[in-house]
Amino acid sequence: MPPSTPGTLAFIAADPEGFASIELRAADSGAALGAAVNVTRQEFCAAVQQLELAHSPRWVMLRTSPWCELLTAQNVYLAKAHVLSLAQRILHRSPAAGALEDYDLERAPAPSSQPEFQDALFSTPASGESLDELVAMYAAQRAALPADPVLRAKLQLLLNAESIGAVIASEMENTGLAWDEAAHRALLREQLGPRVAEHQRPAKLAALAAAVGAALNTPGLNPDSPQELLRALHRAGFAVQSVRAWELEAINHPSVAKVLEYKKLSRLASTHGDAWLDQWVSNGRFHPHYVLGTVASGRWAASGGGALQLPHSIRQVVRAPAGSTFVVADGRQLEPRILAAISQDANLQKAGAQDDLYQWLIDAQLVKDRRDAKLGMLSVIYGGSAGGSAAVGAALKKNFGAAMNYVDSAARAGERGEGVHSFLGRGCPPADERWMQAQRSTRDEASQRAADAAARSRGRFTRNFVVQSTAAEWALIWMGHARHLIHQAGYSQLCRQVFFVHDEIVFECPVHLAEELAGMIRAAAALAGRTLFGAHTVNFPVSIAVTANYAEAK
DNA sequence: TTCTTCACG
DNA sequence: ACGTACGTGAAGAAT
Repeated sequence: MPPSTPGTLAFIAADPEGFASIELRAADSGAALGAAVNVTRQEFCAAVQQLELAHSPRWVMLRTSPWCELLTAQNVYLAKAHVLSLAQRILHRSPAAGALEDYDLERAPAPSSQPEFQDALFSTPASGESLDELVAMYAAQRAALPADPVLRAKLQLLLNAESIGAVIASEMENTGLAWDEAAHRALLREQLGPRVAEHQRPAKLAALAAAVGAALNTPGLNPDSPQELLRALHRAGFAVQSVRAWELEAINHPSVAKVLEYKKLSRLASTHGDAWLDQWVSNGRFHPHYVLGTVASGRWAASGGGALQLPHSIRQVVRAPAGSTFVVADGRQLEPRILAAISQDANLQKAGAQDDLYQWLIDAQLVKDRRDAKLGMLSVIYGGSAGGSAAVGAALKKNFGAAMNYVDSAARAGERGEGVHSFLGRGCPPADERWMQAQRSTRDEASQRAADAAARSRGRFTRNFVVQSTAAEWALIWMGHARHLIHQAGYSQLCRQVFFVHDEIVFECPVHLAEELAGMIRAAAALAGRTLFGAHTVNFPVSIAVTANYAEAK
């Protein structure tokens, strides 16, 4: 990500008469640099392109839509952005930021991303998106930034990273993820049988349902009904608490195996069946919709198509077109490294200097194997103490005292109803009214217990928040740096980011550029660590797989 | 509308 | 000393 220098701002607002109004302003004084330019939809991309080349301004917009999808389609690259709606949410919740007038973002409903509605949309001028309103909102946001130079720089970095993240999300939505629809249909035919009408059971699934009914002596059983299935299992002599797969897996019996087989196939049919393909895959590409600014920790969500829960079993149909390949990169052991950086725990930082943090824990004889290393770290970061993870966690707690104190004090703050924040200053949501009420009503033992449980629950949330939210910031900055390096190398059109899941990025590029791209991704990861934590940060290695088939990564 | 289950990190 | 694994979205059943 380029450093934020006082330069030029370019506001993009809706023009009620035509399409868009663009106005340049000086970033330091806020003074307008010439009159606003009104452009038609046809002129828009060329106008933005020309200003980008001449000034490389920070593009200020209420939200990326509808601007970025048009720009992406025309391959117009924006280096810097400030997305007001996202900045508003961050500033509103950040403990470092000053008071900010509540701006009613619902006044200007988000334009539909459905292409068929866009023409209708563009003929109706959007309200609440005038240049004046955007300029005022931007000024208010600047005024809300803290005076302290360190806090200010951090929050500014977060706003820039979040904004460029939104641009990347828009680019990914437009590009889509290469999806072999024919292979997917073939897989459905093989496992489910011929296609049937929606909400009907395909032949092989129906046969399996009947087999489950027969095995449990309950003809006509609907295995999709947890109640029916649980009763049938009990009658057949299986003393299970629920019908959850992990509980059934403990039982070694052919009847139960049939149930598990049904569950697996039923899931494929309902979540990634023919209807899913019809709705989400077009022209060989899966186009999910990424949602920023809703998850408290700053992680992204996706609505539609369940993009962030893509099962490993279906990834075999994610295939790069001929001549292209995927470069799949993920931040190795990201959360423990983040914890080492934010807690300044010397011992954990020593572990974090290694490319394989878990191996270091094994070599130091703190844990016996990788599974325990991972389990122990999760226990520390999530606040777990149940079962086996407690013992493993205890070994780590002894050796990483400063890291433990860091997450423990975050947990204590949460239990007291206080807020915590990420490294860059993203604040966690305040304790809600019901929670506060529960803390006060402790007259009898039962309500006291309930209040304590709620407090501990919130403590686990804030304990995790400080790590997860900072990890999300690292990932955002990693992506931003990668995009910038790719652009600098002149590969923006050739190497495209096509997928993102929390700590993993998938790029698609021509086969001959894969190694070079991998180098840029590694460099971006190292830069992200330094951007966040300075020159003496822990190591942030990434593991990279080059493959034309997503299922073969990892 | 809420609950249960299961997919992902 | 004690106690609790964190965060999401989607589908279908249950209410």
